Amino acid sequence: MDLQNRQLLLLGLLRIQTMHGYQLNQFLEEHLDFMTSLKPSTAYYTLERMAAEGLVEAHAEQAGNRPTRQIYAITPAGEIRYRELLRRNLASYDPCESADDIGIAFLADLPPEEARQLLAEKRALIQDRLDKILAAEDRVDAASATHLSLERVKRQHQLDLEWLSEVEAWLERALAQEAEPGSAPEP
Amino acid sequence: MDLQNRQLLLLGLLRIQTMHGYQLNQFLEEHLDFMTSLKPSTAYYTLERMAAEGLVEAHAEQAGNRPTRQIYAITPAGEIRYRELLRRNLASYDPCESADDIGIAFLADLPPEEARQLLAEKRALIQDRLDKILAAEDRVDAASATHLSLERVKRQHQLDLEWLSEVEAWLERALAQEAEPGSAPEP
DNA sequence: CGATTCATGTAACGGGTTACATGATTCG
DNA sequence: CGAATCATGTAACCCGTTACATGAATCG
Repeated sequence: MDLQNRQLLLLGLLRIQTMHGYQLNQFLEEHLDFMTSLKPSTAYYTLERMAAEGLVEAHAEQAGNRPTRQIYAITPAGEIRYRELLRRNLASYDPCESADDIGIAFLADLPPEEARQLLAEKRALIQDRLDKILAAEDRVDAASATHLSLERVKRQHQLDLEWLSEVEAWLERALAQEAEPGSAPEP
Repeated sequence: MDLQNRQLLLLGLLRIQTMHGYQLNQFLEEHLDFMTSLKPSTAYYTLERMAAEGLVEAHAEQAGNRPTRQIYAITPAGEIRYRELLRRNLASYDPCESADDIGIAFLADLPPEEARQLLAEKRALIQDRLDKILAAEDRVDAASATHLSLERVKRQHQLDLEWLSEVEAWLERALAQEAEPGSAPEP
């Protein structure tokens, strides 16, 4: 995720409610883990940057004897920036290329039996994530826009599983053809 | 795309045929444009690195009065590395998060009418890419593993289009509700 | 003749991740 | 009491992209 979308995300969350960095990171990990991989350090850094740009305002707060924390609030300039970033995001399309494509393109370079086992591992990983997404789905208001995003991610995983089945079918055919000479062709 | 997958990709191509950098870049742009966004400079750099590691061997060649070019060939060490990388790739899953999800999650923050227009732009971009992918599909041997990768990318785009339709439907509902007070809820 | 293609690089930049540091606090 | 949580940062590092440079060759 690039700087712009990190800013969009953080501004969007701060628009709902002022928060401190830790709180934001918690929220990200709890509710948006499957949509973004924004790391705590990066979030803190982005918040500082935005504070320097005047997009957010920080004010220190002490709760009991806990470490001082910076409460961030979006500024009017931040609101404007937020709109800009949101418009840009909605009007664009990021193709989001998968590393999986590269491996599969060279699938014929491994013995089919070995390939099958490796793909089984991949399948398990996808299934695992999908299960977590399905669980998360229950915790999101079905009428909210966030639900739409989650829905996309869910379908993405379902698609990958379906597609993987076809890859496996392709492998089966390759395995069957192994009996007779003449192996699978290349790019 | 990270270093490992770049290496996997380049090694896989060099395994088929020895090539010079420019030739590789041409091939990438012509045949694998939709699957990877490996830039020329990065490809050259990766090749040098792999040469230093002994994964590939370069030897200079002069064709006519053209600039000298480095022909790269995969080495036995490279073959071993290739297998490793391929295994790792096949057994793993990279979730490939989309920036689109972030924007959509905040969809309710824009006037529905404006959002609709922006999403129309997004749709056009996806459709455009899909058309190019469909055209590219005809040029790929349907029995090859590369075809499987392309198939995934194609479905990815189709999914995004379908999903976008649902987002639009959601917007229509929001627009309809605009008449009566009570706006769309937030994450 | 001017523009594009061939073919390779380099230098600089910003960007993001990892790993680590800190220090108090609450929980088991 | 030791471990995890709260809360924030920093420093180092690699990494990838952009932009630019070069210089001959061919195409229109």
